[in-house]
Order: sequence, then C-alpha cells, then structure tokens
Amino acid sequence: MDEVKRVASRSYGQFCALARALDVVGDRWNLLIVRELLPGPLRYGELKSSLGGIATNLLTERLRSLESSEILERRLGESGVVYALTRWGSELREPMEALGRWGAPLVASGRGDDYFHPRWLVLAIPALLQGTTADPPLSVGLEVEGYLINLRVDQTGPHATADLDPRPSTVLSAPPDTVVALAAGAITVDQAIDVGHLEGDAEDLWRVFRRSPPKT
Amino acid sequence: MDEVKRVASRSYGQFCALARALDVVGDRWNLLIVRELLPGPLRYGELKSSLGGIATNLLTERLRSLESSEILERRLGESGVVYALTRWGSELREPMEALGRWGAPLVASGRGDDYFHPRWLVLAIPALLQGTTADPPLSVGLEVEGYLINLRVDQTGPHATADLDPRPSTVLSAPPDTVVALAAGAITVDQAIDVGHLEGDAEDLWRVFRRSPPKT
DNA sequence: CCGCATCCTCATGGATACTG
DNA sequence: CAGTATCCATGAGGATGCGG
Repeated sequence: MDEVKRVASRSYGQFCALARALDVVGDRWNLLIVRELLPGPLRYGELKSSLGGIATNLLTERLRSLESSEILERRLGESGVVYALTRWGSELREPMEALGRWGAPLVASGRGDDYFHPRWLVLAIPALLQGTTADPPLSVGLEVEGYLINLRVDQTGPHATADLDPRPSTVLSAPPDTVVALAAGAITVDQAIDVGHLEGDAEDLWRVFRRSPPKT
Repeated sequence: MDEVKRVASRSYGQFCALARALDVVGDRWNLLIVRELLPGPLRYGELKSSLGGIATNLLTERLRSLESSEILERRLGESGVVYALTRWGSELREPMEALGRWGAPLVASGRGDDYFHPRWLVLAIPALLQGTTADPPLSVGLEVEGYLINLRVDQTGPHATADLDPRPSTVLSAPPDTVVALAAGAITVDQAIDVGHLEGDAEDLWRVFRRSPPKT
C-alpha cells in the first residue's frame, strides 16, 4: 500500500540539476535520438534506420517520453509525421558536444566493425573543431559514404558549422575513419593523403585540420 | 551459435564519439558517481550514503566498470581504500556542468521531497554561475545543512570555483532550495532575504547573484 | 511499404540479507 | 565497513502482427 508514490518511471529523486537532467535524458537511446534530430526533423523510419538497430517499441516509448518532456515534438510534415526538437531540446547540443569532445579518444582508436552514419559527423566535426577559426572564411564539402557534409569555418564565431547538403560542390572524398581521425586529431591531413584515403584538393582542409600532431 | 559477438556488456556499436562516451559513462548512476568524486576522493561508504540509496551491488559493479575504463582508480588512503577520479575522469566536469546548466529549469521548479546533499552545490554553483566575474575578487562562505561551501569568484577566470571547507569563516546560512534557486536564477537575493531564507551579510552575495530577474 | 503495438526471452536494476 | 549473494521487478532487444 505504499507503492503509490512511484510517479515517474525511475527518477533519482535528487534535488540536483544534473540528476534531474539525467532523469529526463539519461535513459538509454535518448541522447542518440537527440543527436539524430539535431541536424533537422526526421521521420520515424529514418530515425529507426539511422540509429542502427533500436527496437521499435523502445523507439516509440522514447519518442513519447521525450515529447512529454518537451524536448521534441511531433509535427505534420508534407510526407506525414516528423519528429523535431523543441528550442529547449536543441539546447542539448552544448552538453552533447562537450561529451563528444570528452569521448574523442574513444574514436581515435579506430572504427571496428561498428555501425556508422555520415549524419553523425554533422555534430562531431564542429564539436571536435571547437575553437578553430578561419580568416578568410572557408567552406569545404566532405563526401562520406555518398553523403555530402558542408563544413564552414569563419573568423567571427569560435566554432565551425556543418550541414548535410544535397547539392554537389567542390568536395573531398574520404572514408569515415579518416574524417573522424582527422577531426579527433589522431592523424594529420598529410598522413591521410599519404595512405590514399583523401581524394581531392586538400588545401582548404589543411587550414582547418592543421592542429596538434598525433600523440603516437 | 551467433551470440559470440557480444563483446562488451551493452555497447551501441556505433563509430561516434558521443555514442562511445555513452558506452562508458551512459549507464545508470555512472555520472552521479563522478559527480560525487569531483570535489575529491571518497570512500565506498561515503559514496553510498551521499548518493542516497544506490544498491550496494550496483555501486560495486559501477566502480569496477569505471575503474576498468580508466575514469577512476582505487587508491590506498590513510583510512583504507578511496576512489579517486583520474585525469581523464575529472575532465568529465565540462560536459557535466553543461548538462547541469541545461537542466537548471528542472530544479527551478523547487525541491519536492527529493534527497539533497550539499556536496552537489560544489558542482552546481560554479556551473550555473558560468560567465560571472568579480573585480575585486570575492569569497563567500555558504552554510547549507551544516556543510560550508566556499565560493570564490575572481576577475580573471570566467567561472567561479567552490570547495567544501571544514574551517569556519564569514558565512551566510541558507536552506538548499534557496541556494539552488539563487544559482538557477529563479529568485533574487532580495527575495531570499524577504522570505527570511538567507541569514547573514548578503552584500557579497549580491555581487555574485545579481543577474537576470526571474522569468515569472 | 511505413508506423507503430504486442509478445516473449533474457539481461539489468533494485532491495535486502549476509559475510569476511 | 566494504563489499557478496540472492531474489524479484523491470527494462532491453528481437520477432512478428497489423492497420493504413
């Protein structure tokens, strides 16, 4: 007769901003769902496939939960329902970029047989290039597994921006491993070219990724 | 015959810095354990009690897991084994502060019958005061539930620092709700005094917490 | 097809008792 | 005090069903 108090599903019950944040986004898959939506709204099926193997009941349950927490909302797009971050939800970008930066050493060890989606670079590259500036501003297209990532760096903002972009431009082509290793600072542009993993005019890339040499 | 591939306990299996970070610290209680250790090393029993109700088997398992991930290490202190963050583990402060800042609206709604430990303010106050400076520098003691938090703000660094400190000084006494609400910007120093929830000379506090008025 | 809902199995979390 | 051991409740993951 005392189990009435179980209001939310599994709260830490702590008066602490971090703990309450984790009450809301700490459950498995939640932050990865937000990661998928940061570049823009997606449909259910797109979420499911780009998350790579989440169970359908979990995805549904998480979407409902995040919706009731005002982190995302269901919208009616042209082709049906899309899920989009709210203003507050999109403000998760900062903590997520910080966590990604902290986790950079974990990707520098290389891709194993892990799943990968180019969309993730849209969050990862600006996060890992934090503090980089370019004057004059430059814009590089990076083609990874058929997707074109548009990377822009200017002199004003202390951070780079990147977008998925359907139209072609002057692009460099590279496999995921190379791009991630470059962003994480694990290899240099020279090394990427030497191994033949970077095709195109790398001059602009030099200006972006010329940073501290690899730790070795 | 195909279940051989289950290497780690439950990895997302994604080549993404955020996902791999979550593989390591994303499990329940992990970030809260790090939060406890950020102010300094703790013993097992201290962790257990200040986390407020974690099961002993879970605490043990998480400590082992975080140890093997090189986030914390067991040290032999004077009074036995203590758990201390490694260098890399302590670098989780940034993402955690960012997440706490994001979660500030969730504490502004007030403490319910949630558990509270003054130690948490050591992380929360500097995080929420990010960007605040003081010239000349000031140092305020905040007494909350018998603990003394020493809050320092100077002109150089863009962030405040705070420590648990056993020796007395000029202190202001306040209940947790008031301190958290002040830091989160939900109330002003004036309002705290008016309701009688802030005792002592609040002049220094004024210089720290005079920020944007409550949203209301 | 897409967008879920249901079912089933098993791993994980949580509370409590117990032990060196 | 610092954990193990145990038992039960819950959540994750995969397969499948089903209406639109």
